[in-house]
Amino acid sequence: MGIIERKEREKERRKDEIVEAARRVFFEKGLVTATMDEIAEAAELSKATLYLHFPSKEDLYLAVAMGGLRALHGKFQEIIEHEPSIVRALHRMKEAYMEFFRTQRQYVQMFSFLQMSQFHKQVSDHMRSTCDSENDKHWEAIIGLLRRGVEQKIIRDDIDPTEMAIVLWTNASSLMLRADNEHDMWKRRRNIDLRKTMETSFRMTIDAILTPAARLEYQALLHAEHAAVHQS
Amino acid sequence: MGIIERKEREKERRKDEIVEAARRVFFEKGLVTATMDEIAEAAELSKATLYLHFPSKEDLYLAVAMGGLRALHGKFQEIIEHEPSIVRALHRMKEAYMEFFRTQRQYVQMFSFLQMSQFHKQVSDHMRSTCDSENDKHWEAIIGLLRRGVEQKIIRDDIDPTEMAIVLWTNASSLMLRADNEHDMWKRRRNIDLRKTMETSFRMTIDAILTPAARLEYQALLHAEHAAVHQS
Amino acid sequence: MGIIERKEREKERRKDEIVEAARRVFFEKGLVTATMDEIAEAAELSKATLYLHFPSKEDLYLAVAMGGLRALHGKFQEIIEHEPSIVRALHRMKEAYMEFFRTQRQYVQMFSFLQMSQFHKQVSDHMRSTCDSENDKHWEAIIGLLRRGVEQKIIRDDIDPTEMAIVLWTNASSLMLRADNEHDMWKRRRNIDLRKTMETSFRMTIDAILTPAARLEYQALLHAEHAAVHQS
Amino acid sequence: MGIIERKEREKERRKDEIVEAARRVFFEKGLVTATMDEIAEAAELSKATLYLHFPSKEDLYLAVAMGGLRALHGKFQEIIEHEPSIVRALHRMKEAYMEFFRTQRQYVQMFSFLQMSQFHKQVSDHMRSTCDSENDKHWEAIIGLLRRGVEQKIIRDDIDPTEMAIVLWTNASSLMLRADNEHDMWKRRRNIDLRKTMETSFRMTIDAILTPAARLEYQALLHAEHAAVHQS
DNA sequence: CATGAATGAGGTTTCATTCAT
DNA sequence: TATGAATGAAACCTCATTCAT
Repeated sequence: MGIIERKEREKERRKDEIVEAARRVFFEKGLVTATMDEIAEAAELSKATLYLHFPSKEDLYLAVAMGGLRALHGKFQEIIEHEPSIVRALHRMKEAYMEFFRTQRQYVQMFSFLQMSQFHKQVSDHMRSTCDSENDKHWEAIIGLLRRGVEQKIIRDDIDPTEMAIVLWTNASSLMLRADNEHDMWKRRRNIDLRKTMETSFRMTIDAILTPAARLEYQALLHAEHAAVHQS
Repeated sequence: MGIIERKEREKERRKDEIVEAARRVFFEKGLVTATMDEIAEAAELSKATLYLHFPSKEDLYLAVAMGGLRALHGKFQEIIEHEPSIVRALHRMKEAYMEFFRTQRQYVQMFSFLQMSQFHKQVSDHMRSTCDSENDKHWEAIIGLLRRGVEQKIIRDDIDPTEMAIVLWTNASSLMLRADNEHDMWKRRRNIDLRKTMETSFRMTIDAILTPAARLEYQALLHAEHAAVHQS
Repeated sequence: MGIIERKEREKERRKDEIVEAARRVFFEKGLVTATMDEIAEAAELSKATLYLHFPSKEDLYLAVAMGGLRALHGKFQEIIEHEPSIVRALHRMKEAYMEFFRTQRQYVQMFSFLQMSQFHKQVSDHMRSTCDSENDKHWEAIIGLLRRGVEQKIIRDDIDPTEMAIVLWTNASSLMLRADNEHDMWKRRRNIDLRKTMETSFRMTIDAILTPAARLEYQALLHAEHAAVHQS
Repeated sequence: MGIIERKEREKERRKDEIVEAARRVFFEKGLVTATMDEIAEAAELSKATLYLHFPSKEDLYLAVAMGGLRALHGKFQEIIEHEPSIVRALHRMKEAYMEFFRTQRQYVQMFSFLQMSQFHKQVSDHMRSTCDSENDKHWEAIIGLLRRGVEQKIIRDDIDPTEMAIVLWTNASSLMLRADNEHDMWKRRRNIDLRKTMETSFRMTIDAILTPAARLEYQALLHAEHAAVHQS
């Protein structure tokens, strides 16, 4: 009995090793340019072994992306569960996302691939459904937070929380993607720091969904933080 | 001399024919799935001939995308030039973008590819710079509009107009992309109509950049329009 | 000591089980198309276990073929040993071969593989020599029969009995192979029943090796049998 | 118009070059052991180019075999058309086949593959039908010859000429195959020269299909030839 | 210019065979 | 002995791109 479990665990570990090797290659080369040969070499395995665990390059890509997604969602989850203040929770989620962008920005590119329908068609049903349920959990958490916010009169009640969640997440993600791709270009051409623009965008969107009272709380929070940063 | 010009014109026509054929194929299949063979067949030319006019598949894809971009920008330009009211201009631009989405939504996918740095690396310098300057004109127009808005106290002055433009355009485009890809999924799973969410997002973003006074004007406009629609 | 013997017997039994499973798969799919996975599944064993007992797919194939060969040779042996009349023996051997073809025709394909030198190169020395000695016994028996026939003036004496044996067996086997492969084609295209052609071929070859006197005996035998068949 | 024809011819030439390269490789290694890479290298072409002209390794193999078949059939055709004496024609065909065996024996292996139904399943419809019609011509020629022989009372009339043709060709081919594979073995073990056995088999089969009168003519022919050989 | 043919590259797939446990 | 996993090899297949005419 224990043997079967151990085997199971080892299989998982092997899969994780492959995903980790694939991550390195995909981060460096992107989906199209990366080859299964490169990934096999990075994993120190044969190409056939990769196909033993993942039915296609796209599936493997999705598995890598899901790793990033889970990491990010994990942080969100933690904040949502432990931060009693909705305003603070939103703020900390922004911080977490920014931190994620700073340290693992390549995932952002990957996330943007995930929603392309073109891409989804090439992925196995199993992976797609795994991915879908993961996403679902994520949306549920954010929507839940916003619903609580509405109840607490923190979030405006004239917009459907689900729609709000979509707008919130879409706005944030898309600006990150742009920041990842065009940061240098905007700096060079118009002296714009997209990192700062991301903050601006966040603030605008959060402002837009808060009730007037909560907006004051949010501004106070930003102010306090700003002061704290400048003190250190 | 006239002969050279005629040749030039014919060459342009041939390029346009190729782009039009490529558009049909890319619309149906997407960048990765579409093949040069299919495009050649659609254009009733040989594959090699495509390469006489475009150095790579990506270049051709970009050429198609640029066609859509120019069409959309043309409409924006016209509104910006002829609509004296900033608020009305923003509103009409939203309408134009929504109309564009309704009729040529496949371009939205393409636009999202354009900003991927992975993609840009595979494109010829010439095409890239053409694309960049086209984009530049576009940004200039929007930023110009917002600057005028700041001067007229229509647009809030505490956010850099360039940043605002980026946020505005990025938010709008990203929701369109999501609507293109996930419309059915959201309808099915949570009974969300992403078309409506797009409107919500627009309204939220525009609200967020207007001064309080202008916001009233905007709401009046929406109200009037709403009434007009329900009358007909 | 008894334990070792039991082990030995069990090992043999296991080998036989594998050969039987392999037989089913090879009969259905042929050497090239059949896979070790399929055989392993049919044997309810892992692929690796097959390799504990047989060093290669070809060896296993040969083991299966040898089973058929032994069965057929056994019948021949029995006839040769117990049938005093050479003419009757030849006739009964033909009958036995035809019966074998009717009930286990798939072996005929396998036999034809055996003689391909390409094939032999891929087989273990041990298996090859087992196979060779089996074959040797077979040839020895037929040649012995023919030699006896020569002594009894049943078989013509101007052709070497060994050559005769080769011709006899080769002709018979090759027509069977053709019948196995092309039966339907000949029926369809030229309304030829290769089963009947096999009989024709046998008769021609036997006719060709008998002395004139024996030929009459053979014809009488055929005639008697023909009458018996038509009576029933 | 001439251009199209020239292109056509060049395409044929290229195909022939590939077939010739493949022939060398298949002769050396056999169907299973030979790889498309080796053939590509031998042809000094890329593997992809091979697949441009032949849809599979099996098709290419068949094309090679067909080359040999056509060569052999050509010689038969020539004899059948120009040799007025049926007996002489049969004899010269045997000589031609023996000569073919001496100089291009590897084809014999290939021919034996052709009739395996296993093999045929892996071949394109086009190639299969080309092959079938080639074979048909061949059978038609031999059957025609035998029919003429029956009319001229050279060939016995109590066996269907088609069946006779099958027996004749099958016997001859199968002994050649055995000679190709087992020549050394028989020489070593029983001091049998299969080359001579082939002659024996031919003589037996031809004897078996001739009328008594023709058989005398045939023996005279063999005798004359034997004398001629021993004189030189 | 236009094109048919060629090609290098790499993804996908399948397998016989081997290895570590 | 038995096995799950790994693997090297190669067929198969598709394409973007290039070349020779």
